[in-house]
Amino acid sequence: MGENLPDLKSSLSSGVGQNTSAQIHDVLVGRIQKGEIGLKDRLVDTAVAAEFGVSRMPARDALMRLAHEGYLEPSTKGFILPRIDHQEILEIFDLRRLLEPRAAALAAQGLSEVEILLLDATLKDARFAMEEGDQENLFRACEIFRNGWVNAVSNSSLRKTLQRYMTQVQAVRMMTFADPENHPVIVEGNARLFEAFRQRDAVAASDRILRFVFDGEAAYLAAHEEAQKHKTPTAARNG
Amino acid sequence: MGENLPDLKSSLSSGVGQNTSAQIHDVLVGRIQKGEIGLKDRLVDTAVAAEFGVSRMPARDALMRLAHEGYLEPSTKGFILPRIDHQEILEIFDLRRLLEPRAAALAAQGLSEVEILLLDATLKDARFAMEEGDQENLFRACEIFRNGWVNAVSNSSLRKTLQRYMTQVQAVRMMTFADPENHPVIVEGNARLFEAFRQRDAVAASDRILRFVFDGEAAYLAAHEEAQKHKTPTAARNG
DNA sequence: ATTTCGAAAACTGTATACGAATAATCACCT
DNA sequence: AGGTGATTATTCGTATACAGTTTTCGAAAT
Repeated sequence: MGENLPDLKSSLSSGVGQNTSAQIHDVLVGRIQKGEIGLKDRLVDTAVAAEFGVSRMPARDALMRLAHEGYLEPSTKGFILPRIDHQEILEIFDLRRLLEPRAAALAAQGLSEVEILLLDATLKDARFAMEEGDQENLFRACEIFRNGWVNAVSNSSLRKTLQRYMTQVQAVRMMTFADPENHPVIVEGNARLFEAFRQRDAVAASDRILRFVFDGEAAYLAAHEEAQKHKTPTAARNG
Repeated sequence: MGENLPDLKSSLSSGVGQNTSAQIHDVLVGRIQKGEIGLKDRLVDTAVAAEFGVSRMPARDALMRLAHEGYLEPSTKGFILPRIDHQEILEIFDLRRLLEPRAAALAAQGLSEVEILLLDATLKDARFAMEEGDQENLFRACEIFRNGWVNAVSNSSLRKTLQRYMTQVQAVRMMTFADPENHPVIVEGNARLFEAFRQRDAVAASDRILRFVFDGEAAYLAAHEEAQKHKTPTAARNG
């Protein structure tokens, strides 16, 4: 059939069995997580509907659902990415310190053998991407690694909570990934976490993810400091 | 105009300034929380729309939003109350133990003087309702109390996370509230928590909410055991 | 009496349309 | 030239309509 259409139905063709709203929702989630939606973009139901070749209603449903899930924020004119400020990022690190140690402990007990092998492979991908200086693939590999163990968390409520602010985590990660100096810290942190998973050591997994979150916060703060230093001269003129 | 209509617009007249979807949503939340929706009831958008005298769309929006918030569950025929899985309830108690101690600590530091006074008044309401045997008002007072301190949690990400599974918490609460024997435990638990808030004692608040969650879990497990005991004989004939 | 097949009813998802509210633009006045 | 008011355009909420799907009820046949 018409696989050569721009991306009207082709984007939706992947989600067979779902209704249009859900398919649009999933496509938009993917775009948000991939960073394809700019901070200035305004998602309007009519525009989304036109892009996917459907009426306003499915687009509207998808956007409202995304807003309710925290992926988007309703504004007076269309939906926009929720504003993540410095304070909120620190709050999320706080939340991660509360949740992720337990989550990693559960994952250490819940990961199947094949999942362990997949994590191992993903970790090798990450290491390879780092050595190649391939930042995008490193980012992707880390994302897959994280999704891999989070999906093995047996407490589904906890798992869903982790997944919910994953997008904010991604945003912060993008900042820290920008500095290649952080890459070894990230890869080694994941490697140590993986070792704990492989040995089924829930305690070690708990400790190491906590350490990993602290390291991530330190890296973020350093990046933030650096960004502030560069921004201050231009921002100084405005009282 | 037609203020004498059955309860089409009269139910909605309370929520001035909101759109119809939000008003219907709020009314239905109230009904669910009051237990006016039976486990066998199926909420269909056309019926809801007819009752409120509006078209399907606002009703549909409200129902979908309720479903997404966890108040309802979509089924093949209308929306129904979500069946609360025993496993999931235990998971949520786990999550609460992770999050609420920190949240209570932050609330102890963040509550304003007037908010403290409001909590005090609410606690008195709860105590009065308990003495009167007024289960509905006791339930409401406890809900207001909890909302009161949760709203004072300075970490907004943590606060939103707590609010997100508040509905499941409510469902479990409804089970434990059903046994009047639990009422003193609940009220005293809140009172101890309030004392910590009033004294700005973050450590005590942390400890007491943790104790409170454990007590709640114990009460739930007892109620669950009791329910199972009664259900087993009738279920025995099948399978 | 039970089962099976079919028709009618109900429900969901989507399309289209219309009115109201709000933001943006432009013209006009000072 | 800058501010102010009016007009236009965009967007949202809601209404109505239609098609596809599922369910339920009833009738007929075994």
